[in-house]
Amino acid sequence: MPELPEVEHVVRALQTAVLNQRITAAELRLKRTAPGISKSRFNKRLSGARIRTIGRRGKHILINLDTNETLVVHLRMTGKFVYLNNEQPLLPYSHAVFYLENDRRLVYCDMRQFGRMNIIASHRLLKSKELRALAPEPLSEEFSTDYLRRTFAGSRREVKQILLDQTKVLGLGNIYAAEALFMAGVSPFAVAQSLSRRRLVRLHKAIRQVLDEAIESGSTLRIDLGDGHSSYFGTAERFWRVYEREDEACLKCGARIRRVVQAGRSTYYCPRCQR
DNA sequence: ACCCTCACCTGCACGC
DNA sequence: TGCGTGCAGGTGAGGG
Repeated sequence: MPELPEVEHVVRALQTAVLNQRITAAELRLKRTAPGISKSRFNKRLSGARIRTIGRRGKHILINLDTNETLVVHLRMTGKFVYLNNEQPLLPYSHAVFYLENDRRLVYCDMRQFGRMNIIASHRLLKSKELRALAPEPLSEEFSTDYLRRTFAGSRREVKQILLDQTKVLGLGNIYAAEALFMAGVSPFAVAQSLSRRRLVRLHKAIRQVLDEAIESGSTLRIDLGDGHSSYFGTAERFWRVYEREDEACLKCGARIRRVVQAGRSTYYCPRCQR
């Protein structure tokens, strides 16, 4: 499920749950989940490590350990963490289990098996293949209107495409790209380098607003920990302004919302107010 | 360097 | 009921 805001929720939930816990043992059950490392080496490098800090870069979760290594997790489409007590059975698709010193388990589940983990020396994180090419954090100063202008300059790609490119604009996925374009009144098919200054400024603002709002609304998310019931992290109920509203009336102008396939993925937009 | 297409998986909703 | 199709919030390899 995750785009940047959902990953941010997962990070916060993990911080609440497992910060400063020691991993007494790790059990990688599906090799594909951590393709760069053998199961036994994965387990060995994590067992005994204490979780010092938990952060995020784009959609990557960074679990920093006192071994000076970082467990980097990308949830892709269906990855989830579940926090279980010692009586609760594993759910299906549990591909990695982290046994903690508090007798609970942090379990990584992933139905479609797309999610990936890697263990990287913390001081080499920024140079790692996972993180080195990523665009600046969209909620940081560095992601300015001027950055967006420079990034779009010379690109003949359609703006929806460039919004999904994590090396150009970080954190958006198919939903929030559609929402940001709708909010800014920009057509998903507009050519990036041809956007007017005004549209660029509106789009920049919309990207921030869409991400901010999604993170904010998640702060009302209830996450139960320690009441004996399993907790799923990051499954917020959402209400989109344009995404998945094909054939409905546009909330701004009443025109019929369209869905087209763009680069193999659904794009929802209002043909009247997004030009 | 850029940009496009497809592959990677499983499940679910839909139509016949 | 059963089967085929298309679709799902993400990349990354490989090719032009």
